[in-house]
Amino acid sequence: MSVQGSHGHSHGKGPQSLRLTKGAKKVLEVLERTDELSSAQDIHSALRNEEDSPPGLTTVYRSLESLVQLGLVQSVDFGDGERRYEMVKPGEHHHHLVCEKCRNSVHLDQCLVQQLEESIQAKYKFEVRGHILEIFGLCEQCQQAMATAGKK
Amino acid sequence: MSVQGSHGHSHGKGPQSLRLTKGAKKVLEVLERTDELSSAQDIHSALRNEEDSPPGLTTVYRSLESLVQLGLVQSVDFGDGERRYEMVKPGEHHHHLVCEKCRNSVHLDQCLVQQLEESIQAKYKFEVRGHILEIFGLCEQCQQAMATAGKK
DNA sequence: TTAGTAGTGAAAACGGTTTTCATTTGCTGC
DNA sequence: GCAGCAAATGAAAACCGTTTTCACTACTAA
Ligand SMILES: [Mn+2]
Ligand SMILES: [Mn+2]
Ligand SMILES: [Zn+2]
Ligand SMILES: [Zn+2]
Repeated sequence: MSVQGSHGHSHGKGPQSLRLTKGAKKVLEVLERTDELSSAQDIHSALRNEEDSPPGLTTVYRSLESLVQLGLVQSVDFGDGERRYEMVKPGEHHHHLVCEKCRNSVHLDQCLVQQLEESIQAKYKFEVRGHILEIFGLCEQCQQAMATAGKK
Repeated sequence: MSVQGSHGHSHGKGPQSLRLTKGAKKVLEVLERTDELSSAQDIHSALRNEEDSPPGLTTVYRSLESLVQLGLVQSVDFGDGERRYEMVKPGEHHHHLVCEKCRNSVHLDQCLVQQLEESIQAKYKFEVRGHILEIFGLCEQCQQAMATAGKK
């Protein structure tokens, strides 16, 4: 659970439908065929380039909301104000190593926080329900590139 | 990280001066006297309530930027679109357990990621430079409150 | 004083996201 | 087929934290 609702300021409103609407299916299709993280707008413009009557941006957002609730998609927060999405194994989640230079990211295979939940629960009596964790730095290639060129 | 002297030239754009300007000092004062995380606007309105000529919101943002660069303040991202700030021991940082109900947060005393850096570096050849980590859930009080009342 | 530089703030711009609301779709039972 | 209804949709507007712009003020050095 890469937690936490959308862009803050909206307490109102209830969830979305938890069905795969027509729009949601199209959104899912886009996510199905990329390993990369995609923003809502990425998805929207991908659809505009291939569908004859693509869903509007609003529908993309709504679809993503349901897909996340269904556990088919996770939303990832790099703290840059743009939320990104990707398919996950149903109900699972993972975190990333994000290269600050080339912006590629490694999908970690296990959650580093889950293993800590127990001890957090024990030590702080805190019931963990979700978390944000993303790690930034330089991938191997970029380290080398910067070593040969002048540091940056 | 470019440092800079009292009167420098380096401009470029982005970063701010790394001096404690008048405005930055006021911002720091506000942060000094609370354990809570404060948003830029929190700080701004605190200053408006006590200063006769308080710094503008723009200056608050700029001050926070320098204070963060100086390592005196950390910015914390809960993924809700509003960045929060708090004083830290110079150069250090920490993470939080954030109660989703009462919104209070526990300041963790050690960083869970730093201890993993070495193994990440070894396994992925990834040079860790930073990370986001915040944990959400229910604090002890809120767990009890919800146990007595109807679940939520 | 006189430059030149750094700091400031009001207002406007920005940009991702959410709301609004009128319209369209997809059903249900006739 | 045809009402009648609820869910889904999308264009446009609103939202809101943050950043940019730009004119102005306060310092500082000579
Ligand atoms: Mn991933
Ligand atoms: Mn803290
Ligand atoms: Zn995790
Ligand atoms: Zn840390």
